[in-house]
Amino acid sequence: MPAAILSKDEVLDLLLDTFRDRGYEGASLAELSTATGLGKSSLYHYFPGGKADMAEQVLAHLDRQLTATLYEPLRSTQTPAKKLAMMIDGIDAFYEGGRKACLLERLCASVDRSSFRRPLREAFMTWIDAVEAICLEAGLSSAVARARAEDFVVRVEGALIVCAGAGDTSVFARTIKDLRASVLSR
Amino acid sequence: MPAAILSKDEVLDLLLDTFRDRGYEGASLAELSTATGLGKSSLYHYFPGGKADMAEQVLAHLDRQLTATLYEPLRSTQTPAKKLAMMIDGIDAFYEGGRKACLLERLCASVDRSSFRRPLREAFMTWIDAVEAICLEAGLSSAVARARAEDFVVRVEGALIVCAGAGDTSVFARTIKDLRASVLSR
DNA sequence: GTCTATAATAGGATAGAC
DNA sequence: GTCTATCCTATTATAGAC
Repeated sequence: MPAAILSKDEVLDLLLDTFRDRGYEGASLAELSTATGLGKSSLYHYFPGGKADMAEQVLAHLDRQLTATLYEPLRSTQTPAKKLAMMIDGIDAFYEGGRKACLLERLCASVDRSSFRRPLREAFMTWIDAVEAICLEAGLSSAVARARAEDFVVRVEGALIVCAGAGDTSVFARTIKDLRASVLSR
Repeated sequence: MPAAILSKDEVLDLLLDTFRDRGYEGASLAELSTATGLGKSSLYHYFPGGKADMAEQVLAHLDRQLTATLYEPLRSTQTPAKKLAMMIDGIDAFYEGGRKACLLERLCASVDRSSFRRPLREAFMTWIDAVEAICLEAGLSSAVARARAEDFVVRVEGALIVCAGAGDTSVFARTIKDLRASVLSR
C-alpha cells in the first residue's frame, strides 16, 4: 500500500527509529514490519538483503540526514559560536533531550556485523571532524581543537548512556548546557 | 564437570564477559554455554530463570566486584587524589584500555527487561556517588562535586562508545589521562 | 508492490536418565 | 550436576498468486 503513502525516506526514518529504540538484534522483522506498516514481503522488496540491508541503508540515510541538517549549515558564514549553537540545538532535538538513544551506539554493539564497521567509523569521524572545524575556526590550536571535538562526541554519547541507565534525562541537559559554554572557551 | 573446576564466581565472570561482548540479545544460550563450558542443563541448574536470570546475577556479581575492587578501597585514609588515581587505574584495567565494552551500557539497550532497570540505575548511582564523595573530600563544593562525578561517568561511557565505533582506543586513553588531571582541579 | 502461505532454522527452555 | 533428546516458539527468509 505505501507505494503512494510512504516515501523511501519516510520508511528509513521509521526503521531508524525502531533500530535505535530496540537495537539491531532486538529489532525483529515483525517489529520492523509493524513500525513501517510494510509487510515482510514489501520490506524484502525494498531491502533484498534483509535486516542487515535495512541497517546499512538506515546508516546511509542517517549520514545524508546529518549532512543536510547538522553539517551543511556549518558551511555558512556565521560565527563559530553560532554554528556550534546550531549543532547543539540539532543534537538536542535529535536525541529528544536524552530520551532517545543513538543509532551509532546501538549498532556498535553489533560490530561483528562487518558491514557496519566502516559506516560507523565514518559517521563518528565526520561528526568529530565537524566539531573540530568549528574549534579551529574559533582560533583554538589544532591539538586543542581535536581534543575538544573528541570530547564533545564522547560526552554526548556518554550522557545518553547515563540517562538511559539512570532513567533520568537531567544529566543530558546538564551536559548539553556545559558543552555550549565550554567547547570554544579558552 | 565444573562442580570442582569452576566456582560460581568464575562462571559469573565468564558470563559477564560474554554479555559485554555480545550484548543481552546478542548472547545466545549456545554461546553462553560454550563460553562457560557448561551445558544448557547445567546453566539452567545454576540459573533457573534462564537468560534473564543470568544477566541479573551477573549484574549483582559485578556490583559485588566493583564494591570490593573499586569502592571499598576508597574508604581508606589515603588522600582524595590517591583514591581517584586508584579508581581510574581500576577502570582502565577493567575496560582494558577501551577494548572492552561496559556491561551496564549493553544492558541499557535491553532496558525493557524491567528486571534490569533497578540494578542498572543502582549501579550508575553508586558509581557517581563514589566519585562525588572523593570530590567532596577534596574540598569541592557540593554542586561542583556532583557535576564532576556525573561528568566522570559520562566521559568513561562515552569514550568506550567512541572507541568501539571508531575502532581506535586512543580516545579512551586520552579521556582517562584528562580525567586524572581535571576531576579534582579547582 | 503487496498478500498469503510456508519453509528453514535458531533460540530459549524442559524432561528424564544417569 | 550433567548429558541427550526433545519441544515450542519466534525469527529470518522465500515462493508464488494477485
